[in-house]
Amino acid sequence: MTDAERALPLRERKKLRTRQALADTALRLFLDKGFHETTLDELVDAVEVSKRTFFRMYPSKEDVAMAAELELWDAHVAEAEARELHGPVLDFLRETLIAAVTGLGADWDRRFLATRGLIARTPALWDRSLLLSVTVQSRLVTDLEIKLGINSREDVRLRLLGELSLAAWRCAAKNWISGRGYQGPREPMRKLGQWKGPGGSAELIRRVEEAFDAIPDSLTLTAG
Amino acid sequence: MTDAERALPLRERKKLRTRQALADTALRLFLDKGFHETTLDELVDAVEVSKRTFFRMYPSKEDVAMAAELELWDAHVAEAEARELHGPVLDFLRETLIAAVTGLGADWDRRFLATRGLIARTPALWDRSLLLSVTVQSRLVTDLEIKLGINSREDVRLRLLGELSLAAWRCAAKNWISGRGYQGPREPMRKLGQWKGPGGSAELIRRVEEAFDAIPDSLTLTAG
DNA sequence: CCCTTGGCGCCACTCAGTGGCAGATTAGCC
DNA sequence: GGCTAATCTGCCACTGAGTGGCGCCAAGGG
Repeated sequence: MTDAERALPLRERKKLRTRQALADTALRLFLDKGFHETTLDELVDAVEVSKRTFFRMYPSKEDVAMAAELELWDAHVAEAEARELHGPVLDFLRETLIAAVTGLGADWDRRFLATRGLIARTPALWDRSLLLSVTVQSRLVTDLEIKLGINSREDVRLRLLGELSLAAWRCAAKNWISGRGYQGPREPMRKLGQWKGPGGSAELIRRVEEAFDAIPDSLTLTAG
Repeated sequence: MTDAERALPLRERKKLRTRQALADTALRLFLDKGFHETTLDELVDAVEVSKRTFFRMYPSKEDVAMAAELELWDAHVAEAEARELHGPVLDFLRETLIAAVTGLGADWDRRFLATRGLIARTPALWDRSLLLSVTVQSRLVTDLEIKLGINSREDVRLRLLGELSLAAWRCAAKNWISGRGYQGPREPMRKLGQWKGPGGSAELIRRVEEAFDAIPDSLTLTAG
């Protein structure tokens, strides 16, 4: 990151720094006071930029809270573009997702955990998070459709597969958070300590594997 | 409907009528001028109620545009509660969904088609529609989990199944609309004529069956 | 050193959505 | 039918997110 930063022109570096500052401060404020209880004016005052600048960086108040999640999806897309596609497509999606999670640093999973906790207790953010993931996944599938020469009007299989892989991710993320018993921002740091380090994303990856493994059996699920 | 209406107290009947009037007028205005180009004040003026009353009927501007879609989900939930659960759960979800579509009248599929057309060219409505469907489906799955004694923390299969069935629905609805070549509100009535009657929802049901049928094969989809 | 270009701050504005209160309308009861 | 109490509605003022426009300042390039 520092290398990439140095290579960028001064103007871009400044932009990136305010972007970062906005995301960090937003997460801090939202965790501290709650999402709806924090106004954009407060955030913008704290970072000392104008509201106009904020909207040049992020399209909405919701999006700035989910910067960590956006990083994940960017990584996922990058991973999918880099890797070459052969074998079962579901495995491809699974592996590129795992690779994305693995590739992001230890600092990321701290921020991501905090973000997910905030999302879990803020319906408006949950909504936006869902929407973001669906949008990204749809883009991903569209790319794959082109590569495979599939037309979703005639063959919906890939579309379904994409949704399924996203569903697995959502189950995994949900169980990851609820398994941690994260309830709110006022949880003592003692518990936060447990989450830190590689354990956080290692556990997340375990949950993802678990969810993907459950896919074949889910189809045949039968009631009494 | 008329029977049920007559049974209701006067106050409730009036309430229902304004609800209906709001939904009808909203759809007409949105189709005519576009969603963002129509303000709530205009809608509220046209129906001759106050803005305050509007928000007592619908939680948001988006929701009033999707009254027909809400009817579908209500029917789906009712169908799932009425029917008893045995055999493959995926079939249960599939059959209750089909039954819901079938059960709603010919007037419904006219309104639903118009609604979907509007949604297709209005991102904000597409977002809300997705959110609505996910919410309903999540409620449905939670109920089923209780009936089956499944804990989604340990067993994510049902959760995955719910998402998969919803995905099939979304593919079906999408292809149904795009297959009709619906582009905007200015399409001549000649084309609208083709959609009318049982053919509209019959085609929709065909698309749904098609999508559900594609599920087993989607898992094994493999690239070159 | 100057000129161009791209951000940025500031201001005024729109519009969705909310809270509060006064007035009307209905339901239930005598 | 008349009275009271519970609802519902309309009106008004207000918050806060998001946008458009313009002047300005700082950065890149010669």
